[in-house]
Amino acid sequence: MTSLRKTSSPTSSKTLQRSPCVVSNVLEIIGDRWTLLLVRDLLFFNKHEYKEFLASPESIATNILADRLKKLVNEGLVGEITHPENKSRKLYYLTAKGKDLMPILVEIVRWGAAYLPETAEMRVIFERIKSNPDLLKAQILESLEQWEHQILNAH
Amino acid sequence: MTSLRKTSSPTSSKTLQRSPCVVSNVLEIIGDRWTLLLVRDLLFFNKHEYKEFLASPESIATNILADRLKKLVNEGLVGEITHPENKSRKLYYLTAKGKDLMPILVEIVRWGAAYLPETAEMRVIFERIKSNPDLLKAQILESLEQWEHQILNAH
DNA sequence: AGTATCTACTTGCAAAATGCAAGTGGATCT
DNA sequence: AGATCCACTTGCATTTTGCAAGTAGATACT
Repeated sequence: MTSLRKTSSPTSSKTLQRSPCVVSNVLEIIGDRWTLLLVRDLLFFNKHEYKEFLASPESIATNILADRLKKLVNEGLVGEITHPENKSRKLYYLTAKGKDLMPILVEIVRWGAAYLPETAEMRVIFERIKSNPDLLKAQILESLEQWEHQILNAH
Repeated sequence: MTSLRKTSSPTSSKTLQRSPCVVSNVLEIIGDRWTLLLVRDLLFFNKHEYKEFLASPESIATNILADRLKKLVNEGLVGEITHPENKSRKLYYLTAKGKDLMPILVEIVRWGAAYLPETAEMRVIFERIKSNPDLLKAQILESLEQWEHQILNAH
């Protein structure tokens, strides 16, 4: 869509309606492997820093990571602040809009659990989804809010 | 991932585990704009033919469409038969595995309804999701099964 | 104070995926 | 038999991705 080189416009979610269909418009924002993997990291794995995203097993390239973070921030799904203990670091976190992607992620995990060979890494989340998905969602939100309380409020 | 030119391997869902994470592996299959738009067409808009997919407002290119249909069939999300009334036409339909993507699609629509400017086209589905999502799901499955009964069983 | 290191990027370039326009080949219609 | 419809395929230009290397600012180390 937008070139990697071009600085994306600062005005947020200008989402020019390409299609009359919501699904299509949503996919313009998150219908890309890397974007959703970042949301996964923010949501399920408590990652908040550039280097943490880089360390994910899918090994995203640095330019793609920078690009996707910028887009996520521009779309208002993610916020950023400088690390309270180190000016050269940044912290990224999900906004309400970003957190609300959780149901989508949960359904993705559920589908994967049903149809894909099992993977150890996600086993815990599988089980929690199977036994009580609403509880899992609540607990994830709770842990995100705790982080926010510690970091954002102090900021 | 695989080149467009190369004929994708006939052995279905060989899904080589690139990542230990389910989300990542699911996204290898459906984490692409066009693929999910085809699922949308099959699920929400009762489309079953190549030309119908081409007619969607996002105007997919013919080579991409052919490629994605092939992948969907290889992954076992979609099945195909020749049109009962015309050998040169084909009918595509969702398998159980494909239909089970519905919760993901529904959550995408729900998120879009909450955060994106409203679009007339999807209004009806919005409302049905809001008032009774499980009923909607049941009704969609029912209508797909009716189609299957008409077409597939007769085949 | 000066140098190394860490951190979040940017840049250049090759390879892959996408989009577009124009075929192709088989089935059907007239 | 010729035209038309249909599901693709092909060639090529453009865009996006992936990789490796660089850069600039902040911190840590001596």
